[in-house]
Amino acid sequence: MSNQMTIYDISKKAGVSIATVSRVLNGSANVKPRTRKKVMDIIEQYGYKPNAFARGLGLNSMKTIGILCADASDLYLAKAIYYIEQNLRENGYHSVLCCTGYEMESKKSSLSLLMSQHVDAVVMIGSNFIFNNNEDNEYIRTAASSVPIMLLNADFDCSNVYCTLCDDHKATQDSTSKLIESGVKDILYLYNSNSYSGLKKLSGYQNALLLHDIPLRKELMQCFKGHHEDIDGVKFFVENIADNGIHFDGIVASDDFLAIGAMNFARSRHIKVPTQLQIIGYNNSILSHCSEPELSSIDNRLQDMCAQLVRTLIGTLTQNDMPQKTIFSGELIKRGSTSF
Amino acid sequence: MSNQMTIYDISKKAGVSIATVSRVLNGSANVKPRTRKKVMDIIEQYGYKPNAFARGLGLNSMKTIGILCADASDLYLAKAIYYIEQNLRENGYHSVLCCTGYEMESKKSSLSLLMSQHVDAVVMIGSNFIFNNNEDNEYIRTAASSVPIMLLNADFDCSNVYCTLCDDHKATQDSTSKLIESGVKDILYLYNSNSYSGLKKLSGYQNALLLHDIPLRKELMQCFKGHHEDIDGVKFFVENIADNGIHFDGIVASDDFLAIGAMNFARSRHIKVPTQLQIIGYNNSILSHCSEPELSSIDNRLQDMCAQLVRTLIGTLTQNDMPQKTIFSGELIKRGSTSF
DNA sequence: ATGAAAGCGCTAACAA
DNA sequence: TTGTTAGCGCTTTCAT
Repeated sequence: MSNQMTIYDISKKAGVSIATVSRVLNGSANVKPRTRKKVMDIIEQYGYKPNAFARGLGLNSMKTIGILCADASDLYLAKAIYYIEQNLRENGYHSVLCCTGYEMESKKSSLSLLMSQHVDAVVMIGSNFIFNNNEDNEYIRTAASSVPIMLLNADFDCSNVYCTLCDDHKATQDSTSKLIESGVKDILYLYNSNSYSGLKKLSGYQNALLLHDIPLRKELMQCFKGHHEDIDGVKFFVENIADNGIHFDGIVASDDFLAIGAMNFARSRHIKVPTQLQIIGYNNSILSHCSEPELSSIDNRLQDMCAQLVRTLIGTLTQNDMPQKTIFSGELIKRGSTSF
Repeated sequence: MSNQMTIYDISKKAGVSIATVSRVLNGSANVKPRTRKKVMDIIEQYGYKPNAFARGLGLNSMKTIGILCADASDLYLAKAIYYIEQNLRENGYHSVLCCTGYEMESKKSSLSLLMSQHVDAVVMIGSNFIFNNNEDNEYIRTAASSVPIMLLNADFDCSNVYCTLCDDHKATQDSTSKLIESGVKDILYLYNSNSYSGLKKLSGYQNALLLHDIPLRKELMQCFKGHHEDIDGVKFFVENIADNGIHFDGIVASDDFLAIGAMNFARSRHIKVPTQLQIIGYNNSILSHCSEPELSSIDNRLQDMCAQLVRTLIGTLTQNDMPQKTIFSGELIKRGSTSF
């Protein structure tokens, strides 16, 4: 019953007009304290809650943010969702989640679905929402013309689009360099995505080699195309590389699950980590704790990024001018799989 | 601009009334095909999208389901969210996600937050939303009086509350029994939660022992109180148990991360798995693939449960009578950490 | 400081 | 088959 109360009921019980009730509801200054108290008392007594739809209609907002991500069950993306939702809720916003999968059409239709729900803004988690063919990114520009778009881990120039990212290029380059300087010569680079940040990591690896006068070798840059949970598949993949006579004494991976797969390869071949083979993962996820030795992994400060992203979002929503790009630097968390 | 169009604009351009536009929008049968086409053309031409708020106001629904879970970054919960959101979207529903954390007050306030958003139903993921003190569950009964509540992995008797769960008791009992029958005598049970399903698993373990005339020993039932990512903490925890002179040659864990921690304990102590120590995890998560040997783990059919949950939900929302309880049986996925 | 009343864009009952 | 119109519950001018 408390649920069904309207502003009219409250106004009647309180002996005021609906406008006055609305005012106390919205914290308007123009209400006599006595009146305010009277109304508040009735509201509490009956547990009245304003109807969110009607309010949405009037204000054209239900304080709701759309969150787009390819796959909420991915370790990294799941964390991002968690942090972002939390920060949003602390700021009084709800989160509508939409998992798009990895296909382009599905991403586009998911975004327009969210737009038709009149979300106040959209957060896109992961660089795979930006396509290499720039025409394919029109769907973002279109959406950005009506609400702010926040990108996590992606870089995209467009007004009303705000990017929060980690300098994956530099982080990968620095870590690879350290590996080289510790005496490793043949570094296998394992990756699984050609997204923006995927390419950035790759070029970081390449740059490190070039800086140390080590020629790039195609056979040392291998792309695993399986599912992000198929650790066993990664193990076979690496075994296969080794069986093709390709030698490596160091591995840099663009994701922890690749690194763990490599770790299992090493164990099955009785290759000692880190003495005979050093391995570096990416994301500093729970996976980096489950191997023995534990995995050195690049942390890209996800929690900080998410907090900053929401801060920027709230800023733009409240009319402040906000920087369009915020860049964090990642850092290598050293554990037992490296020896420097 | 296409965004700002209203049903009035469309009706004018099409030379019909708003009612007719509304009818074609909602697929009413009572529209002459010619008229329908005329209206559709205008709608497409201008890219008109009905205002979700106004529609919500009229229908008292925005086709939105609230999803409550303690922590979206938990491996298991993240998967559940993923599956449920997907199934909901396929049925034309949006998902509002709310991560509550593990405190009671926060759970209660999160639920009322969702209710005030007028969600059409609420999905609660995880048995930790049911409290042992039954009075504390009043918040669910209250909510259930206005919308259907769907519980995943929890058991709660209340009208308009629907439960989809796995028989964790039986699954744990069966797996423990197999372990016993393979010759293991001292089985350590590792758990980390006293939630409904946590207790069910524990009693499954206990039952298996009793069935085999093995006395229960308190020191063999150990509750780890750390964070669900603290695999290292688990390792120390188990080391500590062993150092206290407690002998065990088998471990059943209520979650894979506990089992992996135990696995790392074994490696650090040079205890051979599975010859000297057999280990069984729970959830069949990605963690069960990252150890060497791989972890045997109980699969509780999350994907099936989520699909069924949504099916039931859609059923209740469309006025069909639906069963209040659906129970799946889990099964042990055998891998290298057991030898039967 | 307060009230009256005009929307907001849509649905659905009722008329035609 | 189509149109008219009365809500849905709230916000927000505009008077008072």
